[in-house]
Amino acid sequence: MVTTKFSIGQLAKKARCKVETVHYYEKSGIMPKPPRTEGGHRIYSLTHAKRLNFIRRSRELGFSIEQIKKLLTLIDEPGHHCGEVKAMALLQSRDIQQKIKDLQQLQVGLNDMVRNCKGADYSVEDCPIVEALYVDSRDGN
Amino acid sequence: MVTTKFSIGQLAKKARCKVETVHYYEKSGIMPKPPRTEGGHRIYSLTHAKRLNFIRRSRELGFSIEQIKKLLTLIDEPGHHCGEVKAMALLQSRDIQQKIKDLQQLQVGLNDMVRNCKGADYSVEDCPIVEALYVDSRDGN
DNA sequence: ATAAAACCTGTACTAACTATAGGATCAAGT
DNA sequence: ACTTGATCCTATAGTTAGTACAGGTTTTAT
Repeated sequence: MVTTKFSIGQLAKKARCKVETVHYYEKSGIMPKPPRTEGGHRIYSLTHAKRLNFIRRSRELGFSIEQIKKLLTLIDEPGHHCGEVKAMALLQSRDIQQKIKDLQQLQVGLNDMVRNCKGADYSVEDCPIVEALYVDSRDGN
Repeated sequence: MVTTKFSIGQLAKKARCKVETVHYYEKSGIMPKPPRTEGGHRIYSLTHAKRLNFIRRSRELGFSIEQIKKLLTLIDEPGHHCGEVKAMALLQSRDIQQKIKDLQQLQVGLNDMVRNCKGADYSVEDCPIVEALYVDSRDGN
């Protein structure tokens, strides 16, 4: 049986992140403190690689470090159920849906402004975009 | 003629932000240093209120402080053209469009995971969401 | 053996605020 | 005029998820 070992640099490369990021995850408590060489260098194994993959993929999907911490607890501790994980994923999905909506609202606002602007050589004083920015969208002042 | 004066608290309230935020904008250089009372309290006028409105509205629309700094330069300095403002607004719009796309991608990923999960009382070890998170989306490992 | 590459720790930086501490000033009521 | 409570002042630290050093040690390759 081959127990593959990695240096932190190799591990980071596999996960497409930086060495400092792995340090950061260790400090954050989502990556365990691995064994060390005589000289103090970290030694990682496949378990670590899998865990780092999990973290990176979760980050890509927009989970925060704190959320990942919870997800990993669900995984690490025995007796947890799939439903708990699903619930977190659903919350996350809703959260992202809301962000999308918010951004689409921004888009509408910006595009309206841009549409009304002739651009060209008008002075900034007469720019409808600048006008629009001075006005508070929520009240009549 | 009535030259209305505000305390920083009143100004902040009008713009629906906190006093500390106004301090921060002053330090950032996008709000000017206003005159002070004998005792050192800041005194604002309508011009400041308008400028703060501009900043808050721009922030709502996703402009960064640096971008707002540029916008305000275009306004403050004479001789600038509407087209420059329009160009920035367009860039910003494209940026937001990209963010929306990215988030929609996340949504797809998350929803796929959630759909495959029966939830309920399955152990976490058999959870397809957890499985999916362990796998790197970009390679065949 | 030597030199280059990778690693170590610790600190500081990023963005856009928010929060706190400890003290000064202001406005209103008596 | 005096007191009190609200507001204000400055300065500093914390937030998120890393990134970027500096200065030194260890490992690896020649």
